Amino acid sequence: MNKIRTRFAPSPTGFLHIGGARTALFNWLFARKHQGTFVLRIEDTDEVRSTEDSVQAILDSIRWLGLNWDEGPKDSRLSDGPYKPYFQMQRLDIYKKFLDQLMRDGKAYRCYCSKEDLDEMRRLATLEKRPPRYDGRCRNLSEKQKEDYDASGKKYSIRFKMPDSGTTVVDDLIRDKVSFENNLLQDFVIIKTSGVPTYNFACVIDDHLMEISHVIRGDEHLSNTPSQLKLYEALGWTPPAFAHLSMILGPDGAKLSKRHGATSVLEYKNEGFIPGALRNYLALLGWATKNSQDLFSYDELISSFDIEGCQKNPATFDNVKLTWMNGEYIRKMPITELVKAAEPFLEQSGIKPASGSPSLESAISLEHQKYKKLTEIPGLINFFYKPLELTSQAREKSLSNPEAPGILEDLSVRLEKLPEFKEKAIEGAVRQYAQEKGFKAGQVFHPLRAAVSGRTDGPTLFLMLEVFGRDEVVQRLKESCRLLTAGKI
RNA sequence: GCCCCCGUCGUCUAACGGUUAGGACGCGGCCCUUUCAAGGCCGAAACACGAGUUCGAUUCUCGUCGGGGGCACCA
Repeated sequence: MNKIRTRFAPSPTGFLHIGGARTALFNWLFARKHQGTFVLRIEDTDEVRSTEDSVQAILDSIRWLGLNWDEGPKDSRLSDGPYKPYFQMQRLDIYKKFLDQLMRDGKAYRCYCSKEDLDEMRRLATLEKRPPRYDGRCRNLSEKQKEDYDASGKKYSIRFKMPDSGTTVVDDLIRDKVSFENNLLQDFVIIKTSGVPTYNFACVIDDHLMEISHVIRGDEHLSNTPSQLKLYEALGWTPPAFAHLSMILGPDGAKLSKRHGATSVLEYKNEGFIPGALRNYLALLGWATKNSQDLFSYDELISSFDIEGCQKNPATFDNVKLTWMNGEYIRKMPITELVKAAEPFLEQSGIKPASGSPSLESAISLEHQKYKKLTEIPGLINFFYKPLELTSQAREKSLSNPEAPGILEDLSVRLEKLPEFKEKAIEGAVRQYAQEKGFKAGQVFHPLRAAVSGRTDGPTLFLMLEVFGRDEVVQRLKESCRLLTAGKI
């Protein structure tokens, strides 16, 4: 059996977006599943729009998602392990070689048409309701004409000679056989006047040279495939297997784009999503198992993935489900890992435990089951790390009872004297107090929570008090009590 | 305009001629509970439409409608 080799080939003209990430993920999963090789190739042949920032953003995104690639140009292995990706602009001499071959075989030709010529051609075609397609006027220029053009310094591009008749069938792993009429295909440009190859040309050469066995890519490339197939044929190569993934749509059914909110992978990182959760969710966009499983462990996802489960119809991106899934992942994280993941977000909101204040670990673990995104953590634990501040809800709902000051006063005395300041002991003391005074549990619990945390919601009460520590609890009870009796609340 | 793809709950999807059309998110209810969550149970919610083929169509064929993609010296 031939070795499975896949690739992700983004063009560095912007950030890595959700659709690209999904394509990368599927290629990565397929390679991993079959113990194959996953290649990263930067298609930077758009000299105008490619940027170094985009390259960096794409690499950062892919690394963050954990989609490590296995190979790079010779001697490109960095000292710390990973390879550099392939860059097409560093392979121009390679493309040149195959261009020469096509020219020699008479399968490609120089085209001296200017941009204006082509625009005019398109304009007329549209006007006459013909397909806007290059008419092949430079196909059979005489040597004399070429010499004249060259002498006048006219620039040329190189076009590939497309057969005029017949059909080309794309045998797609997801869509089965899709056929295209050759006469609708055009003599497409393979080398721009700048001498740089176009996508369709460089892509074919690289996929062949890199021995890519499966080209898994977005649906938008399906219509490029017949042209590429003709190139494989002209070069005498066997094409790889193709699998065209359905698109990812926004909530309104249009192609997912910026106006639908976050589309860049790095934005999701900044919004507090976990790489594993995003991988898991993305995998479900256009792929499913026979039993519609939706939560997968790292290994499970790899072993379950297959092309057969890939969907033909487009999928709508659902932030709500992603968020739920992220919560699932957070809940499964060991607490130390969670604290580490939350660090950048805590730092951002200025949470830094002082000596004597609860550890981040104990504070965060109190509501481990509540976080759906890492960004929510600071807001849910910050009351441990800042001076007491009563929300209006706390004031109106939990502390408005005229009995409240007395209760808080009594509790501060009792808790101060409590031999062991642990969850169970605290609960015992508080319940006992309520019973002695003839209060219902809630009548005591609610003011207690509000007086100490300042809020009406929050972690389980007595564990929260334990985490706060006796001194802080007593002090806060007294403070609240003072505020209440002074009528400041 | 031309070419191509697609069409199951609101969303992601299972089903591969015969099912009470299943699961998940979300939504509603109940339970648990000191709050908010989490968890458990229950519920509402879909085969785009029309012709065929067939004893029988969500499933196969054709058409209609609807959505998407492509038609660059961008990838």
